[in-house]
Amino acid sequence: MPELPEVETIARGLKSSLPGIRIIDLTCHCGSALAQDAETFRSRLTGRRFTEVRRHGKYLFLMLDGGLALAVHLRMTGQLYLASSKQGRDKHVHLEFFLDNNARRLVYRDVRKFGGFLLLNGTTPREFLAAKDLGPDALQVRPEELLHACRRTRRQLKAVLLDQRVLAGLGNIYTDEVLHRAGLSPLLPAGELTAEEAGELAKTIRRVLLEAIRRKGTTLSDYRDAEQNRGGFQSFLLVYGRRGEACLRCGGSIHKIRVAGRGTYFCPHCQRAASMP
DNA sequence: CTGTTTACCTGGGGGC
DNA sequence: TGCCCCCAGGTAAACA
Repeated sequence: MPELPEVETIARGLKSSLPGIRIIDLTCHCGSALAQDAETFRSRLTGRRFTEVRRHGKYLFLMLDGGLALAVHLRMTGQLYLASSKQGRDKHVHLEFFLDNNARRLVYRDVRKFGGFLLLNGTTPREFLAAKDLGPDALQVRPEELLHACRRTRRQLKAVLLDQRVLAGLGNIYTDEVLHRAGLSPLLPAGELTAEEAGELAKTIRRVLLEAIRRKGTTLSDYRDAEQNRGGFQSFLLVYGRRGEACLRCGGSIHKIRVAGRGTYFCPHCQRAASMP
């Protein structure tokens, strides 16, 4: 799942323990988690010291001395966490960084193997993000940017919010939660959004993401933070996963449909789908 | 160029 | 218990 709140929670956990720590060695158990070959990784990273941890959207950047950085994306089931030296590894652990505090190691685990690491050598995170055409972080997006992106397309509103070039960080779960709280249907043609609605939408995005960060993210199954703890926001989901249940706002029934190729939960009664009356 | 579908990979759950 | 099918939080390549 990891969307912005989960990645931010991991980033905060790593920020509190990684900076200043040196990589003594690393082991790769699965080539597909690395954009470069394992030997390049090992030779470039061994002996380096972590300096800083950053996040933009769903990307993590582990900054190292010597002008190096690791761009990490967890995709669907990636986990990045600190493990004690005693803790064993299962078959889904693909990468282990052995650290010079010799009590812990940094572990990358990923059941579906969609995620992974890219070594940035001389490229800054900012340049990397620009090359990917990533939009502003969802916590920083301005109402005018949101309105402009909506006005220039014929897509449905949910497709726009999921588009990482428009804003970076929203995934399937938080998009449904945001749209419900904003009273807007995922099916609404994005071009019909009013300036006022775009303003409210930007505020709702920020409010939902900050609350989810406060709860340390949403754990439906795989997600764990940097200390391997579950999140708590799953108890506060209003629509996601609630097909057939009563809408907590109007008492209507939560529907599940497919929008932009994704399972989508919403309340047709209190989420506006058509032009304003 | 825009927008939609598919592929990537593994596991879990439901139906039989 | 087992087999088959469908579904899953993300992205980007392939396609129309």
